[in-house]
Amino acid sequence: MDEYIAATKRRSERDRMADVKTVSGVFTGAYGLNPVNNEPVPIWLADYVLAGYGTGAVMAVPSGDQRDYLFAKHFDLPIPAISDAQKDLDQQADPTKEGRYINSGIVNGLSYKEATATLIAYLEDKGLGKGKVNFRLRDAIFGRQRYWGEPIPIYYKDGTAYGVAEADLPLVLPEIDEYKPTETGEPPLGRAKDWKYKGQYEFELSTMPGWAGSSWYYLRYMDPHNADRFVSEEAEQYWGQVDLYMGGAEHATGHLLYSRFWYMFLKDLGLVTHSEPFQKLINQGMILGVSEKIKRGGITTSGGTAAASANNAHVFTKGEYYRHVMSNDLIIVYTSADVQVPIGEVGTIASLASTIETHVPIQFTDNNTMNVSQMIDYMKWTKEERHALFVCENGFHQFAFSSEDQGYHHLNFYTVTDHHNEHNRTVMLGERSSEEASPALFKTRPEVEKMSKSKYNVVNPDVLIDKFGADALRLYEMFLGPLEQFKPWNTNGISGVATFLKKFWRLFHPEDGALAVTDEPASPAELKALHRVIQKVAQDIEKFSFNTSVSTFMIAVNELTALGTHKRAILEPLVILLSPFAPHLAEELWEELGHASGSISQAAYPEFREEYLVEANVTYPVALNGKVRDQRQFAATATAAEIETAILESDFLSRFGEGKAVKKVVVVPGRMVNVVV
RNA sequence: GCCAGAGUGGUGGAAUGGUAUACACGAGGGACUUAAAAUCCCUUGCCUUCACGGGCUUACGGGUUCGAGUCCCGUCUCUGGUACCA
Repeated sequence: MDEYIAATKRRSERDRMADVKTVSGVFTGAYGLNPVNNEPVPIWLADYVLAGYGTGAVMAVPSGDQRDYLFAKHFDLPIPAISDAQKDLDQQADPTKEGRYINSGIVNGLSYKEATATLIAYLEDKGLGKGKVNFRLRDAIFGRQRYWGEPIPIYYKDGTAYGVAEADLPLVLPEIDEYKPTETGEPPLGRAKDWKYKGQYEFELSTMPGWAGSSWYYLRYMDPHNADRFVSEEAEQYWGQVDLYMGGAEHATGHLLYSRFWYMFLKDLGLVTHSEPFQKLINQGMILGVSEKIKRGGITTSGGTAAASANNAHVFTKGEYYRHVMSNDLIIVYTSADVQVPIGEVGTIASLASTIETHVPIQFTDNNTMNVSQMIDYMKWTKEERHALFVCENGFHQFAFSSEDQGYHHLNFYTVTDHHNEHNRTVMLGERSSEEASPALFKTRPEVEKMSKSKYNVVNPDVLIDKFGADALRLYEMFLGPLEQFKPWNTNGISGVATFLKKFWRLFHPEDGALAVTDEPASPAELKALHRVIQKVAQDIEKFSFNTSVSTFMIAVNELTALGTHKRAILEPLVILLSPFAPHLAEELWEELGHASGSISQAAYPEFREEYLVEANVTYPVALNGKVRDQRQFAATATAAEIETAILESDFLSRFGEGKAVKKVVVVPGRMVNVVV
């Protein structure tokens, strides 16, 4: 044992983690007693168990853990199955948590979860142990090697760190001459002159990260001028929790986590009173980019031995009276995303070159395709200055690079007519296409990824704002879908909301651009359209369901356009409703409507009046056994019994009833009717 | 593995247990125009039928219910979080 320990000590933890093949260990000669069934368990020393795991002896489960398995095999220890779902135990360990326990005493027949609970209860019952949940904070390095950030109140005395005395807090950032590291590589705080604790001890030179301060600042907002405490008890009681915390994915795991941690710490100190800092959390989704990818490879057409000639291939193009070998050493071959490339198979395009996938900047593509001029733009951008082939389904485009004018020239499209082997090289024969031969589309492969400069899929909002306006962009972001979902950006769709805004504008300015809003009283149909919006938008805002609000506005504007509405009684409330969604447009219209002073954001919110939505008649879908067969109109005031009678007396049963006896009629007033036969 | 969330047309998506596919994009057809832009109209889940119509469809399989995208059980897949966890 001593020998083994000495040998193991010589190896670092890193060595032992990396070395998974060598199994070593030694039996101590001792046994532990299993507290549940009192069976003796042999105790071994092994070096694959790392000190960081657990605090005492570590149980081995050779059938469930591969390291334990190898260990047991090596020393010929028993490998009992513990679950009826384990498979191939003669080959390897099976860590499944499925199935029911076997060979396991009191937990036999139980699932993993049941067994856990049973064992904890048993051990607690016998006074042998206690159940405990361990919480863990995410590992994070708290110190930052930069200037801006709260200095960490730690000083060093004889190489040991001490906390600054409470009376000496707060520690204030010292002035420095430049916000850069020192020449010796210390953080910027190392530049501060005479910055020492009590004039003699070095301070910690890193500062706190951004979320140190931002993990509690919301509390300070409750009582910003209080010089005695970060927030008074009264202010804390008055404001309570933050109503809504909205942040992205990074915030959720970083900032939010620390905010909660710090809040609970403050609660333990008795300084705040709620269990959580935030009442509601919304994790807004990220808008993703759509990248465009193509396959790219290179081939050589000349150049000595087969081995030196990359990928062992040649390209020839064949004209009517001649054979043309492209003369450049290297040709770049781009392959359309829809062309299959089984690498290495002789006689296919693929055998020309092994390919990699590469991003094409999205501005060189259009609906996942590239045309000839976009191909040229792309090649100018890559600056490879080589001849190039763009292979699509029925052939390939040939481009020549001219070093004279540094330009790319589209020579021809070649229909692929043949592939064969020639001098041990794969040869692709192309026929110069006739005028009317149409090349297949050169496709790019779209893929949804994070927007990133390196993926060339970034959509710049400035460009969209220039083209469609800030309101359209804002509205479209809302319209894309639920706030919390990740979704790909698709610029095409923005035209829909832009059209909607134009239509909205035209309700106010129908003909020649002049405001033409009338003071006529509104019709019932117009009032209904308006009040449906008031009701729906109010409900949607409560649910943060902005996409459905935008739809509701679209429906209303389509209806009002059809009705030819230009009435103030409808449009003025409508523009107030729209103002949080399209603020610029709304402010503009508000002013035009005669509210020269004051913002629309101060206007009274329109009041919902149910009575405008009430209809005299309701059209009921009438279903037979749940399947809708007909529509029938009834007065809105009709009772369920009246409707049932009317349906049974009508021709509904003779038309759809298939001669069967009626078992039941379900009438949901205002909704639908279901006849059960 | 565990925890959480999701799966509906070509696409983004809608739907208090009550007419699934609203709204929008895209696509197709048409009007206006010398032309384009802009605008407007029609069609557009799938299968079947000349048509009228009929059948099918919310990842898959069951269940509850007069009625299920929605509730319950199981399966699969995807996404995120987490763990070299014995």
